[in-house]
Amino acid sequence: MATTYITTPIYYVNDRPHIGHCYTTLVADVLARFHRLAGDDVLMLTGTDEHAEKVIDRAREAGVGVREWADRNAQAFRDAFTLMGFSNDDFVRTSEDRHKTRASRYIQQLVDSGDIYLGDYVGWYDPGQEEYVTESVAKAHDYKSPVSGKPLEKRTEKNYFFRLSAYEQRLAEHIEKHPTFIRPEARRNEVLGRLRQGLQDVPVSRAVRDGDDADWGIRMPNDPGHRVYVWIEALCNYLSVVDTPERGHYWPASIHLLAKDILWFHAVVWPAMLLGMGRPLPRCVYAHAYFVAEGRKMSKSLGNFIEIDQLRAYGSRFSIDAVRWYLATRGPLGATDADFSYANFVDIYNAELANGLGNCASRVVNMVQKYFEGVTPNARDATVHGGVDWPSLTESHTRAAREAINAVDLFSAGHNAMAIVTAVDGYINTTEPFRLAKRVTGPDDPAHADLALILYNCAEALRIAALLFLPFMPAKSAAVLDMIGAIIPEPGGLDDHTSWRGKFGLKPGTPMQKGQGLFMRVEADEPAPKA
RNA sequence: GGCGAGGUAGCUCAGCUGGUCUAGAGCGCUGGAUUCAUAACCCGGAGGUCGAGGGUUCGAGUCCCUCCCUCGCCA
Repeated sequence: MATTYITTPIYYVNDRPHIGHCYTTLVADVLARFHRLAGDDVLMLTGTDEHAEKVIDRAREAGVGVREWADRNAQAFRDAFTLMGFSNDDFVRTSEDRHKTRASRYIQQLVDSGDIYLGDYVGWYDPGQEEYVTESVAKAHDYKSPVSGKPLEKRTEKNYFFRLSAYEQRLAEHIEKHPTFIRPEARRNEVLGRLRQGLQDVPVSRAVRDGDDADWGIRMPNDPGHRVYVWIEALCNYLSVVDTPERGHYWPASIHLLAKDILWFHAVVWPAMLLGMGRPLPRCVYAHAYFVAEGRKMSKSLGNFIEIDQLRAYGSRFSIDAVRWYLATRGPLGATDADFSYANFVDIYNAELANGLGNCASRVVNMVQKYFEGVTPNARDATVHGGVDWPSLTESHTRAAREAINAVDLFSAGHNAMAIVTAVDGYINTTEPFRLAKRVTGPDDPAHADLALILYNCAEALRIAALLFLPFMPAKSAAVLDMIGAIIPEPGGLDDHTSWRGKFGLKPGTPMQKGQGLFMRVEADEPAPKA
C-alpha cells in the first residue's frame, strides 16, 4: 500500500483564520481525500504554531494566561477547518508535549553533531518591538523602525546558530537532481538562484526575556537562558508528529504544502536540518501563490482580508462545497496570484455547478422518474452507443484525474470529472431520450430498450463523475450518488467504483430520488453574501 | 541593484524542444435548434497586428537582442 503524508504549515496562532489558511489546507484535503479513495495509507497533518513571543504578549494584553489564549485561538482554526470540511487526520499544536520533547531532541542532536553552535549575532534591533529586523528591511526603512520610525540599534548578542552554510553544496545537488523537489518550477529557480549566492549560518535561538512564562516555548538543551527560535522549532512538527513507532513509516513526507512566503524555510533550512539529522528529505515542497481579493492584494492596512466569516457566508448561501470547488479549481497553485472575486465566483458557480453538474443530475433523474417510475432501468450492456464509448471515456477521464492529482493540478483533476458531465449532456442531446419516450408503444418496443440504455448510461456516467468530484465536494458528490442510488465508496474504492458497470455499477431496480436542486442558479445581480 | 515569473480574444488562461497556429479553450456576448432539465442543455458566429522595436530563419506567439509594463524573492 502506498503511503502518502501530506502537511500544511502550522498556522500562527495569533492569526484569525482566513482564506489563505483555508486554501492551503483545502489543497491538502483534496489531495488527501483523493489518495485515500485510491487506497493509499494517508496522513494529513495541519495545526498551529504557538510559541512566538507575541503570543505571550497578546495573551497578556487580553488579560488571560498564554495557554488559555492559545487554546482559544487554536480552537478557532479547528472550527474553521471543520466548517470547510477538512479531513485532516491530526492537528498538532507546538505547545503539545509530543512536539516539544521530540523537537528539543532534534535540536540536541544538531548541537551534538556541531551543526548548532554558540556565536555572536549582530543585527538591527527595534527596541519598541523588541525584535530584530533583517538587514534588507532595516535598509529599506533607512535604519529606522518600520513600526515606530525610531532609530534601530545595532546590537550584538550571544546566539546559537545553525550551520546552514555547510549544506549549500548538498542542497543544491539535491534540488538539481530532483526536479520536482521544489514546485512550482519558478520557485525552484528562485531557490537555486539564491543558493548560488551562498548560504550563511542562521540564528536559531535568542535570550529569554525576563518574566516570560517558563513553560512557553522550547529552551536550548543545556542552556535554558536561550529559547529556540519559534520558526526553527515549528518546522520540526512535520517530523515530530510521525516520529513514533506507529507512524514512523510516514516519513519522509510526500508533500509539504505552503504559501510562497515561507518557501525559504521549507526548501532550504528545513532540508538542511534534516540532512544534519541524517533523515531523508521530503519528496516535494510545494509553494503556491496568494489569493488576492477583488483584484487587490489583501493586507491588514486595507482591511480586506477574506476571513473565515466571509467564507462561511458564501457557504451558507452557495454551500461550502461550492466554495471548495471555486477555491480548489481557481486557486493560485502556480507561481502567480489568483483573484477571489464575487463576480468570478458567480460565473463559475453558475456555469459549472448549477448549469453543469446540478442541471445534468436533475435532467437525468427527472427522466428516470418520468419514464421508469423513478427506478434505475434495466439496460442491455452496449459499450458504444450514441457515438460515445462510455467505458473508455470514463476510464480515460478517471486516469487523467488521477494523474492530475499526482501532479498537484487540481484544475485539471476537477475538470476531468466535469468533462464526463459535459459528455452526458451532449449524449442526451444526440440521443434525445425525451423524444424516444413519446414513440415508445410498450415494454416490448425496441425503443423502450433504447430508452432504458440511454438513461442507464447517463446515470452510470454521472456516478463515476460524482466519484471524481468527491475529494472536491464531499457532501454534494455524496448527494449525487444518493440521488441515483449509488453507493458511497470506502477508502480504497476508487478502482472498483469507477469501473463502468462493474461491481459497484448502478443496479437496475434501485430507486432514484430527485431531492432538492443540488446547486441552484444565481442571478448575476444578486449582491455578494455578507459576513 | 541581483535573481525569478509573466505580458496571447471583453474576462481567466492553454499554446513543450520554431512549420496541421491561415492563432486555441472556458466564461461572457450573439444567432439557431430543442424541451428531459435549474430561462438550463446542444450546434453555429463575432471578437486578438500573440507588450513594443529590431534580428536569425525558407518559415517565429514559439529562438536572439534592446526597451516598456506587472508581479515575486533577496535569509
